[in-house]
Amino acid sequence: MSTTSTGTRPLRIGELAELAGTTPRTIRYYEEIGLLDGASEREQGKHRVYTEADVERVGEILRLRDLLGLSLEQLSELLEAESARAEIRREYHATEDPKDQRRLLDQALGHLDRQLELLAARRSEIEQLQTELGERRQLVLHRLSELGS
Amino acid sequence: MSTTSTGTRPLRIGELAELAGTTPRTIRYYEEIGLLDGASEREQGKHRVYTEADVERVGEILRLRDLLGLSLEQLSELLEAESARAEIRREYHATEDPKDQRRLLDQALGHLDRQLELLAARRSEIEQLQTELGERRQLVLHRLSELGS
DNA sequence: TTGCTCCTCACGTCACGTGAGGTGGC
DNA sequence: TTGCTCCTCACGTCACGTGAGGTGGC
Repeated sequence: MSTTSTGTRPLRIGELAELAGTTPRTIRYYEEIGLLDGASEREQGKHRVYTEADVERVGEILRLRDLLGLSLEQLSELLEAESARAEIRREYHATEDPKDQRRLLDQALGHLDRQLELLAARRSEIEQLQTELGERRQLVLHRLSELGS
Repeated sequence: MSTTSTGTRPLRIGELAELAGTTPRTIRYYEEIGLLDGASEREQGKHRVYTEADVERVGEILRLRDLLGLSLEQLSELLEAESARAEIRREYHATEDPKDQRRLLDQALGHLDRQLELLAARRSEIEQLQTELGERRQLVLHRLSELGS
């Protein structure tokens, strides 16, 4: 049980990469261009250390990259505001000021809606191509049936 | 009417690019790596000439590139057999040998099914992410409603 | 202590973008 | 004939891949 469980044990770059479905090089590159926070306060030459939250973060970046066809700069803009929000949330969550809470929730809603919009557009492109190829398939099947058995 | 109609008039690279939704550079690059037939028997330095069929071909390449996330080499393999088939079809279409016709139709069916499979996989990934983000959206809406108006 | 994974350069690659300088065709 | 689009190098860029040589930590 303890062999497969990741628990809350800190992760090294190779483990993060494997869990998220990519390579160490990609993780380092994302850190280099600022998409990922450079594993904080690390001394030159020392190993990078990550958490489960980073697995989620990287996983989301990869999914959006693959499914939305955005450049990493566009993706960065999309996620930047969102992670800023996550930080603010940690600060303000305890303060219980309903005005702040409402503002944060509204922002979250906006980000989710933007991503959902992009996904819907992508999906409709795919569906269009599916119908097109499906029609061609029907035609081929029809011609085959005309040839008899 | 004759100003907007492309009719069957030959196209130059800029027109092909615009109609297909890309750039001349991309067209030249695809020719360079063999994805597109080098506009045949062109003398060094002379302009490339295309037809409406090329608009379809390039359009399909671009759609598959954007929607399937394949490398151009993988895409090339996917399309190579298909265009070989198209050529064979032109040769054999008149011969009316039902054995050949059945073979060609079977091949066409195979290619279409492979593409449809890839599209279905992509679509289900997108749908998964849509549900995930949709659930988060619901949660945010719920929290907003708890804050009252 | 050994062996694995990690580290930092740094060059290579894929899929084009972007000029530079010159020629083709309505 | 003028002006636009085209031509061919060829270097630049983005998102990493791939060693080379060396150090960190269970």
